[in-house]
Amino acid sequence: MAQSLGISVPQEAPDATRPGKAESILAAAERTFLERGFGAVSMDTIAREAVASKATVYAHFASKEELFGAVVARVSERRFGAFSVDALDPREVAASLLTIAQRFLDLVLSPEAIALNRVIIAEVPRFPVLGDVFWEAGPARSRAQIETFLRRAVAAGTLAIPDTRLAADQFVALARGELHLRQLLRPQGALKPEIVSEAARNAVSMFMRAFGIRS
Amino acid sequence: MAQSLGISVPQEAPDATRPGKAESILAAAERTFLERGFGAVSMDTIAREAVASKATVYAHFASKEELFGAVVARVSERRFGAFSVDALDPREVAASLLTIAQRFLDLVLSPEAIALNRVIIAEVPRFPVLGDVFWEAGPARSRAQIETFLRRAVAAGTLAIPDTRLAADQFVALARGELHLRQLLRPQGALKPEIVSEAARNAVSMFMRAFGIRS
DNA sequence: GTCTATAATTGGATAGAC
DNA sequence: GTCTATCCAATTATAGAC
Repeated sequence: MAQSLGISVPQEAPDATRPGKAESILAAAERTFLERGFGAVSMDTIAREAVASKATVYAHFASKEELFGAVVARVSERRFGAFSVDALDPREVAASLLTIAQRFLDLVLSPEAIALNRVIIAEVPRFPVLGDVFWEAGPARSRAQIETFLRRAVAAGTLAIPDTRLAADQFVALARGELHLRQLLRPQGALKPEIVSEAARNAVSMFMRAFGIRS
Repeated sequence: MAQSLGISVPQEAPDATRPGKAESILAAAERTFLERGFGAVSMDTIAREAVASKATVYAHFASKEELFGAVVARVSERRFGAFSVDALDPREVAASLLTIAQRFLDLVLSPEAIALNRVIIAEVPRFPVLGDVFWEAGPARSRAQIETFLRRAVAAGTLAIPDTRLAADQFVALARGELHLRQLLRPQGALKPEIVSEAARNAVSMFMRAFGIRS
């Protein structure tokens, strides 16, 4: 579906041993779009940053919108594709949840993820497919990963959860807390690690109070 | 502080019995900015929508940025200024929390609030003061209101909460759940009331499980 | 204060040479 | 594929009349 709408990372040239223009155009577009947003970046700027002519940019991407879509798809995949909780032990449930929360927050609060969120939220009314691409790569994926872990913990007898899907959403919501929205609305650059760790601990603490097995 | 940066709602004319141009310009700017975003709206469009000339628009607002700031300040105050939980009974804690969650969600998930969030998130890197204006009128205010209620409930002996400020943040986070971010990333117009009610119930249910007094 | 008309700039996209 | 040069439309902002 995404491809039919022009949202795809274009093919490398057959001899893709070194970057090449297409790659440097994408890299320049990624930098500038994430930093300044779709509307504030011109194709002139991207061409200059990529050390290419505007005509070359248009030879690779039919329009500014298509280039933007390619950037969103690329960053979404690269940034969120690796989130996994497979290696964690459901018997050490509190420690594992803390690791999950910490990893999740490091991911979604990273300056790159915040910038990506920002440009998508800004442009999704005009380009709805961007929201779908990101949602599947990001929130839907991490929710699924976390739900899988919760199921394993229930099976291991370390958590008592009636609805694991709902609980996964709640865990994510607690972890985000106010920090995520705050970074979107009042960006402070990178947050202090202590702040993030405390948010992770608070989320796990409340989650365990609600769903932990009392012994 | 906001005023020193040009973010303020301009004075009405002394005889402010009927709208006047300034008001119709603000109204037109509000409609178009919230609908299409800062970058996609031109001063021509605003002037046309306000049935005024562009020169008149500039007679009231020195720049497009200033007009945008005035719109954000105005909508933030108007939309979030009325959120209050004073009338709720802390002895009927579950019912009161459900009312709070429902009101809160009706507010933050309303199409206007989502649109406001969207334009602020998009432009806050260029106009940081917008985030401050909104944060104080919106999230900070509702958090304070909710924390006040939680304190009253603790005093009434219906909730056991070690840190009411943290708990207020957690309550808000649980209420938002995935719905708020989802509306920002994959707007679906207005949500079905049943979906919102269920989110409110789920938030209260988990909150009570963590902080309710067991009897 | 309000208007018409226009200045000055910028931005998306393309033609044609190599 | 890549470049230079350019077209054309849109945009912010202002000058000058009333």
